Amino acid sequence: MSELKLALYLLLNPNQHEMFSKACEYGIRASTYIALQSLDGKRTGLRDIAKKIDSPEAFTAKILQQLSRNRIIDSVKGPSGGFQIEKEQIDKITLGQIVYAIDGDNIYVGCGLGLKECNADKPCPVHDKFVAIRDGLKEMLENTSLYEMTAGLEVGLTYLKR
Amino acid sequence: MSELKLALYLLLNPNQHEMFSKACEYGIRASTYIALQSLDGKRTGLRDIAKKIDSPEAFTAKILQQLSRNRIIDSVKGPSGGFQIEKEQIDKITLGQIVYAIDGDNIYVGCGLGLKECNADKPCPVHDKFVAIRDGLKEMLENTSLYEMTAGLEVGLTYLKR
DNA sequence: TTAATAAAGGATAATTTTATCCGATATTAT
DNA sequence: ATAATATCGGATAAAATTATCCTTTATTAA
Repeated sequence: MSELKLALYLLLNPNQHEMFSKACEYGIRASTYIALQSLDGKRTGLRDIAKKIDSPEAFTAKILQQLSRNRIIDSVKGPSGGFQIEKEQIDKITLGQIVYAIDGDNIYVGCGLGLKECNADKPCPVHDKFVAIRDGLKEMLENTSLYEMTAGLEVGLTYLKR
Repeated sequence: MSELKLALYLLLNPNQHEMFSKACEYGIRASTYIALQSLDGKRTGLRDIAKKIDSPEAFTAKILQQLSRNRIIDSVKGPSGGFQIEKEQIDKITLGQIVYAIDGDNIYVGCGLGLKECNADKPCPVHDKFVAIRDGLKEMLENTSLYEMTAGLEVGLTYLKR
């Protein structure tokens, strides 16, 4: 990499750190779309899902496997196979369960400053403030069901992609 | 990688996605330590900083450069050189400025589900809920000064590492 | 003015995350 | 049974992040 390029790179490209990992984002969007289809009695396949949520197909497949192993979605092999969620489950599955299946419990558990042993006894300087933010996030994730996610979508599917 | 290892790996190691990037965590911890020393009238060097916050030295150097270029900390070369923050600045510099200098504005701006064009007009299914969480985080970061970060530390420095 | 010191900066490596490819496996329909 | 279909799983590749090494530059003190 040339000097100019690197300089510009460092100057213009800070870390792209987001709230959730890409895997998790795709997982949530995919689950939401699958839920929407399931509410309509339809099973849907990988290709369709990836197209509808605008995600890379093979990578999405891995994430769906993970969700399937965690019993968040059901998978059926063979012709007319695909992914689905039992209708009765759709309002019981929360964003929290999906995030946990993919990103683990870091978002709940870890210290905001990356300290390994940060707790109420030996807190980092922002421990309490982070706990407050985290609790808010946790509460939101645990109280948002897939059903709720689909609610606004039924008008048109534009909002799961782009 | 053998089958067993991979299987166990996938099973046991979900993504390690945290709220901030490592770079950002080190940046906050380093700034806090530099602020503490500066309050005491002391300039402090890379080696000491990395030791005190338990971070990789060379990587920390890069982050300190970034903070220096963003005028969050001052750097002085040569013998008895090192890093420092003007005393009058310590209660003016916020966590938000540090996070912005390192991770950019993604934590404020990006969509929780990774959609490029998500806004109040065309919201993703969790847009409003994420905005609420984000606003909380933003407010916290913008209202927490480096001075506040150092406050609890003066008893003993244990809390910026481990 | 020289030697020592410490940050700056360039190049590169290691690790993690993201992404793709392809053969194996299971299921359905003919 | 067989062919077609679609997920599963292993291997690998690409990209981003994290980390290290080493040379250069600036500054201080002797």
